[in-house]
Amino acid sequence: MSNENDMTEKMTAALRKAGIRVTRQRIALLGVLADATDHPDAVELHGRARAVEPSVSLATVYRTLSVLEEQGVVHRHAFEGGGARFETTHEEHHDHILDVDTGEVIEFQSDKIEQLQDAIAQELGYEVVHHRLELYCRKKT
Amino acid sequence: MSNENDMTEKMTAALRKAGIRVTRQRIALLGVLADATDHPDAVELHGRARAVEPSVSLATVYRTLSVLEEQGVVHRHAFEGGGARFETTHEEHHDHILDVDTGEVIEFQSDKIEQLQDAIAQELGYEVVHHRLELYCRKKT
DNA sequence: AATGAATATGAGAACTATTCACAACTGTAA
DNA sequence: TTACAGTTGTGAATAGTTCTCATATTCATT
Repeated sequence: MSNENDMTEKMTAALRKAGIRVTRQRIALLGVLADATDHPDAVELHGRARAVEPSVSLATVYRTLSVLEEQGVVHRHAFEGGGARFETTHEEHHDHILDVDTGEVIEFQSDKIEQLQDAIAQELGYEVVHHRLELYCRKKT
Repeated sequence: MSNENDMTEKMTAALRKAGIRVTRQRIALLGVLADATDHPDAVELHGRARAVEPSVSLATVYRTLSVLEEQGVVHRHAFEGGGARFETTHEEHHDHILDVDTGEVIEFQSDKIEQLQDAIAQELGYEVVHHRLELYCRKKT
């Protein structure tokens, strides 16, 4: 809980620093994001935020998520099927495994893969700005 | 040219075998797909197909692309920004580098990365059904 | 605490990419 | 050549997201 509060404060600070106003609606969304351990979409976040502060519209959820993304506080994912899903920028970079049967999202991290990606780009005269790696998987029987 | 014809014939055969009718519209689209060396979207393919056979609607382009995808003849990509983009299933599997400045798409292939992906999934009790790896890059100066 | 100006808001319209519904048409096997 | 199941174009419908705009709110300054 103090964890979530810290997170919220961090995000609030980020907003203020960027000269972006900290409104009731945004506070609600920040709290909801800080509490989330999954990868909810905008509608889901809207629902959760409204439970805290009823005067949050979906438009504001989208607008604020875009702002938070620009500030680097939130990541937007475009997994297959359905709309964008969000998570706070916590700890290190990671990629995702998606269980094609359950829809569950598992995070993983591989330095080796990252290095290989850089090497491949390098070889072709490019440098990686960002990447997307998603493994659509099925549980082994 | 005989290459494209072969490709078209191959695709036509695949359709016929699957009990799917080979119509004027589909022939046009298959030709356009076989000729494409880039990764066009549905609207672009519609434009190119209409140049060959004016009676092709966008709906049919989408419908046929879905059919071709099911038959494994075409791959659908969902790169960042904009809609789906397509390419014929040529030779081996590959992933993509996207030039963030020019929008250019470069294909690459890395067995090592594939193996690492499998290993990671394996370790977590999963097996990879399919994956998505996109490197958003900038040309080195 | 009050002020004011810039910024944010909710509601719903608009937009983009894609799929659907349906009546008319057409490939294909016999 | 026929018959019928699959396919078509059109336009409406859908999903996800962004935009418009009149009103409301934040917050630095007083």
